[in-house]
Amino acid sequence: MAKEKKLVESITSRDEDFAQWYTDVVREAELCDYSGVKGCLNYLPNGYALWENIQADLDRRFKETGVQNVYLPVLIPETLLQKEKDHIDGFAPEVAWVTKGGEENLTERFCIRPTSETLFCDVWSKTVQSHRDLPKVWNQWCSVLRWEKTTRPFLRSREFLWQEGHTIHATYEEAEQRTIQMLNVYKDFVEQDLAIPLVTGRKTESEKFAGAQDTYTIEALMHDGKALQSGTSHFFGNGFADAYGIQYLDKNNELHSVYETSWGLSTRIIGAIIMVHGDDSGLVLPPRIAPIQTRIIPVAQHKEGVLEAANELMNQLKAAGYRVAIDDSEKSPGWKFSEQEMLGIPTRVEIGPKDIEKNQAVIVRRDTREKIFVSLDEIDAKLQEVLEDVQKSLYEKAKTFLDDHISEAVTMDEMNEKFNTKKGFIKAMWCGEESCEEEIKAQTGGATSRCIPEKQEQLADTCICCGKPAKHMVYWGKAY
RNA sequence: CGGGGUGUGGCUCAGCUUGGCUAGAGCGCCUGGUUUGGGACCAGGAGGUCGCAGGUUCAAAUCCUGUCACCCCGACCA
Repeated sequence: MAKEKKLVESITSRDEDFAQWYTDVVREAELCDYSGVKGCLNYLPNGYALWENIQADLDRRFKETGVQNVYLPVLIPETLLQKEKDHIDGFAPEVAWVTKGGEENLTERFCIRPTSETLFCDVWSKTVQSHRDLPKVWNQWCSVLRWEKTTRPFLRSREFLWQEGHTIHATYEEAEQRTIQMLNVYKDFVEQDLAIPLVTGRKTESEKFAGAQDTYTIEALMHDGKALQSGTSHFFGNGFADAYGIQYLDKNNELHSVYETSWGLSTRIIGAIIMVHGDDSGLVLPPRIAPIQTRIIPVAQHKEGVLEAANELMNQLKAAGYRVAIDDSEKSPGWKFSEQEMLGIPTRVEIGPKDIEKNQAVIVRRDTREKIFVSLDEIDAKLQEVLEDVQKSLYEKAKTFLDDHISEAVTMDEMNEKFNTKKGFIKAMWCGEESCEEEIKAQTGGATSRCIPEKQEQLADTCICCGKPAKHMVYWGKAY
C-alpha cells in the first residue's frame, strides 16, 4: 500500500500508534474532552451533534417497529436491584452507590443505574395483569454509570449515553422474535447509516449479559484488527419475570409469567465510526449521520464577489436540503481544508475567483480527496450523487477490510499464527465448553469468542482446542 | 487492582538531577499591516496561586512526606 502523504502534524499516524491516533482524532475533531472526573466525558458540540443524529435515525427505526419511549429514574433501591441473582452478581462490582441525602444517611442505599432492567420490571410487576396489557415495547434514552477501572473516550467510559429498550411479551416465541428483530434493526442502522459492516450472532454462555438466557451481538472490526461489540439484544426468557413477579392472566384465566427482552446501543458506536472510517488526516463521517455534510470554503475570499458567491451557494444548498456550513474565517485556505478533514465533514465545496469566472465550484470528497469540478447550475444534484457515493464507498472499503480480516483455523497452531500475523476475526470450531474459551484466550494472548453466527459452516468435526466433537463455528477475536 | 508515566499561561512542553536574581519557549489568543487554490508572514501585546496540603531552608517549580487527579499498558466489562 502506498504511504499516504501526511498533511496534519497534530495527528499521530494510524499505523505508528493506533491508540494515540485515536486519542488525537477525538481531540482534533473536538468530539469530547476529559472532565474532572475519570471516565466522565464532556460531550462537545461536534460529538453531541453526531449522537443526536444517531439518536434521530435509530429512534425513527425503533418507532417503525412499535417502540414507545419512556423515562425511568436514575436511582435504583438496593433491594430492587438484588432480586435477580445473576444480574446483581454481574453488575455489583461496578455500580456506584448513593448513601446520603443532604447530611442524612439513607436507610437504604440507592445505586446509580448501570442499566434499568430492574426498574422496568418493577413498573410492570405493578401494572401488568391481563394478556390485554401485553406486549409492552418500551425504550429510554438516558445515561448509565458503571465504575470502570480503565476508561477511554467513547469506548469505555464510566458514564455513557445510550438507549435501552425493554419489552415484555405473552409468549416465548414473540419475545425471541423481538430479540432478533432489534438485532436486525441495529444491523441495518449500523451498516446503512454508519457504513460499518458487521459480524452478528449469538454470544456464548460466558460472554452473555448478566441475567440473560441469550445475548445477540453486532461486532464491528476496527482498523487495528480488534473487534468492538457495538450493540446487543438480549432474550431473558422469564427469568426476570419470575424474580420480579410479572404475571398476567391469559384468555383461559390461567396465570403466566411474561417473556422479556432488552437491547442497547451506546455512544461507544462513535468510537466505532472513528476507528473504522478515520484516517491520518482525522475523522471521516458517513454523510447520512454527519452533522454537517458539506462545508463551503471560499478561496481568496478578500477578492471582490467571492464571499457573496460563497454565501449564495450556501443558501442554494441549504434550500436544497443539505446540512451545509461555510468557513468564512480569516484562516488560509490550506488551514480550512485541513480542519474540514479533521472534523470528518464528508465533502467540501471550494469556490474562488477562478471558479466564479467559469460559473463552477469544486466538490472535494473527504474519503478520497478527489476533486470534482461542477457547474453551479448542476451542483444540487451533483452533491447528492457525491454524498451517496461517499456513503457507499465508505461501506465498501470497510467491507473489503472486514472480509480481508476474516480467516479460518482448524488447529491451535494455525489460529495462533493467524492472530499474530493477520489480526481480525478467525472462524473456528468449538465444543461448547467454557474451559476451551479460557484456554484459547490464554494461548492466543487475549482472543475471546465474539459470536456464534447464525450461518454455520462445518470447518472441522472437532473443537479446535480440545479435539472433542464440535458444536458450533465461532468467530474469535481480540476485542476492545 | 497491578505496572509505567504526567501534573508549570488556553495547548504542548523546557526548567527539577546540583534549591538562588524578574519562571521560559513553541503553538494558540488580542491589535495593526502585508498575504490567501493544501496548516502564510512581520511588528506590537495580554495571559502563570508551578495540582493540592504540610515540612526542611535565609531562600522551594526544584529537596522530603502525604494527598488528589489524569494518561498509557495489562487483568475485568457496552
